[in-house]
Amino acid sequence: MKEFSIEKPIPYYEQFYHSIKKMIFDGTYKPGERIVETQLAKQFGVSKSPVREAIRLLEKEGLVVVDDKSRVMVYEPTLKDVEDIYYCRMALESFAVSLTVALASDKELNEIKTALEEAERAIQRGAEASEIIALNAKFHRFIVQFTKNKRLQKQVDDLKSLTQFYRILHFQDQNRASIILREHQQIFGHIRSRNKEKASQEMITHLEHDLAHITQVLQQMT
Amino acid sequence: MKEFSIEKPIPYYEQFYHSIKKMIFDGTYKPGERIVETQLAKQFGVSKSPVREAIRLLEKEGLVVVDDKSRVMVYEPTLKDVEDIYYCRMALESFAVSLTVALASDKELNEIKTALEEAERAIQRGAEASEIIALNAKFHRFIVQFTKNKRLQKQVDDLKSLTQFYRILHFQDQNRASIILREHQQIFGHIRSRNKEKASQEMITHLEHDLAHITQVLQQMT
DNA sequence: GATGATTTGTGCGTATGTATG
DNA sequence: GCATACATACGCACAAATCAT
Repeated sequence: MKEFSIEKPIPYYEQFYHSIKKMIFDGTYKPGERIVETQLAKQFGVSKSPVREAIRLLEKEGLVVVDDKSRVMVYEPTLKDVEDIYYCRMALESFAVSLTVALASDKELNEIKTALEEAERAIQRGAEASEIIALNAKFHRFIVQFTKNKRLQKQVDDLKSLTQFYRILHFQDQNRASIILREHQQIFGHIRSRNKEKASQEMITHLEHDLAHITQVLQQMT
Repeated sequence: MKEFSIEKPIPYYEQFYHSIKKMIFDGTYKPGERIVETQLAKQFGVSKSPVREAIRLLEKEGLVVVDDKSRVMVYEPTLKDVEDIYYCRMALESFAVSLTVALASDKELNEIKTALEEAERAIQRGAEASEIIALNAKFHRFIVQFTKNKRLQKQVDDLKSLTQFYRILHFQDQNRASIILREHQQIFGHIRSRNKEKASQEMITHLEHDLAHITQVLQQMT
């Protein structure tokens, strides 16, 4: 009997992978900004090897890009990239929702419902944007999760992370949260009545709106 | 005017990434087999750093997995994994084909047609399995390519590579090539008549058959 | 089993070459 | 042309796991 499990040390390169990713998400490193492995290594007080390996992971994930002179920069999607990513999400998440309609138990449907209700209350009491975003993400995540397809989950997660930085832009518009909630509720309605076609079509429509909104906001910025 | 462009040296880690990937695909390293970075470094006559970085790329791609003791092994998908991967492909490639129906020029449709005709001739003259496989891959690739969505292409390519090793299993069955060709022709028929729904449904059916066949062959092996 | 030898992965410091100003 | 900054790659040291005796 081992009462206490031995804590295995997590390799630096893995820790850095998460740290750098977090820094990209929270805006410490902004899209297009350069990442210098020498500086990171110094900053964390370690050698460059683990930093380089972490960067290779991020490179393959697409969150950083390496130019022809081996300089590393944070991924800055073009408008076309954002569109491409959203079209992939439409393909995967509309498929996911139709699978979930077929497979999800009543208990699981209730979890989705609860998330929607939480989101509704959060909006009503004027909660922080980050909290509402998290609850919205929960809705999407549940739907994919209930397909029981791990690969699908990974694909969707990776795609989302590529536009993660722009998430917050949604909420410059105050009504946006309510609109999103209403669309989520509509999708859920079709899931609960076990209507594959409508649920999956509604998911596509929802993502189209999301894309249109992001596109609009991005164009205003430039 | 620079008549001769300077060839920039490709970093070792990138070269190794491709080399190792090739070795996985051609069976030099088999699924589940261990990959030892020390040996690879010695074999190629370099230090371990670039080998490690190449492995990080492959790790993120999913072609190798790292266990809890940091040992690296070639990815060996379970039956459930193969199913999950194929369901993702159904989502992405059925979406792709409906986009291609909408977007592809007549010239592009002709390229698909040519690939199918080449495949037909290759089968008739009893060509090598590898050649027929390549032509089949061309068919699928064209369809995704003509969506002009680079991200979609990448997603599909990455998914395919995860079951790449099992490709060859198809052709233990002699009729298999003809069946695949017929299904491809059917899909193409719907593309040419610009019928989104049928084309995309036929693509799903085709991939379902492919999955069923691989599943069957894999079960016979064990 | 216990113990020493070997293999292997982790991480560091340094040298070298290349681009930048 | 020179100095600086940076990425690439190497060899070494250390630790953990594995194997042999």
